[in-house]
Amino acid sequence: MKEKTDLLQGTLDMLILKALQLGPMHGFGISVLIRQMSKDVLQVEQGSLYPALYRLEEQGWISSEWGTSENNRKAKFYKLTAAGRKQLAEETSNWERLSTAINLILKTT
Amino acid sequence: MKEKTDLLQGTLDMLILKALQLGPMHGFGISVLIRQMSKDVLQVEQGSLYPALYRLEEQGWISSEWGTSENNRKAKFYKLTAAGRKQLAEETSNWERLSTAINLILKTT
DNA sequence: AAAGCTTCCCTAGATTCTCTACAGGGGATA
DNA sequence: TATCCCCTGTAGAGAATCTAGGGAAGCTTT
Repeated sequence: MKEKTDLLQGTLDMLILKALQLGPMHGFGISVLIRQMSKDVLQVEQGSLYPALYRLEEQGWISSEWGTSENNRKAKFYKLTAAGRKQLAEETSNWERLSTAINLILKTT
Repeated sequence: MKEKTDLLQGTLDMLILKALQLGPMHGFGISVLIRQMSKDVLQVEQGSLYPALYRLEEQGWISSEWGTSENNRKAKFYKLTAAGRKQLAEETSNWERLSTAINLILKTT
């Protein structure tokens, strides 16, 4: 028996970028926000989140700096770069394209 | 530089099952049909298709028999089993759930 | 009848992505 | 001091798809 994933593969980067579009945020906050915005449907595991953040920063789509969280903990705050905003737009439009195509097929009788 | 995939990961099985819901069909025909139904947006590569068909048959969701294609070639025809119809319903509803959640997030301002 | 194109099936290996399962620091609370 | 929670991170596994092959057999062209 196999478990099902908590996400649709390939959408994590887009979701993170989208969360950061709402404002700078630390990693842990991003995962909470994604869960809340999706009404508990989407759950980003920590083992997915942090490597993804690293990847996104490597690509230059987000930048980070250490700060202090609302709960007075050390936290790394991320924000979108200009390239990140562009990337978000691109990934969003690609998502629209693909999900529309899938729905087209699912609705065929 | 990385290529983008031709599909959203995790949706191939569902698309194949959906295609077979329209009637029995051979593998090659399934890939052509998926491309057509999606208006050339989704492209199933052969190296993805045949292993997927094997997987689906292993799971008991489809069954196959050799026959002759419209073009007089030897071809393996697949059709949905009862379990396959159930699986299709399940995967479809999971897709709805996840894609709805993603769209919810993308529309947040 | 030879050569080449098309249809159809299949496999191996690489890659990419996410998950599970860890580990650890440090503030808050009792 | 003990314990809980917040927050960051890493290693290794597993699943899914892609690239890049190979091969058989019918049809078409020459």
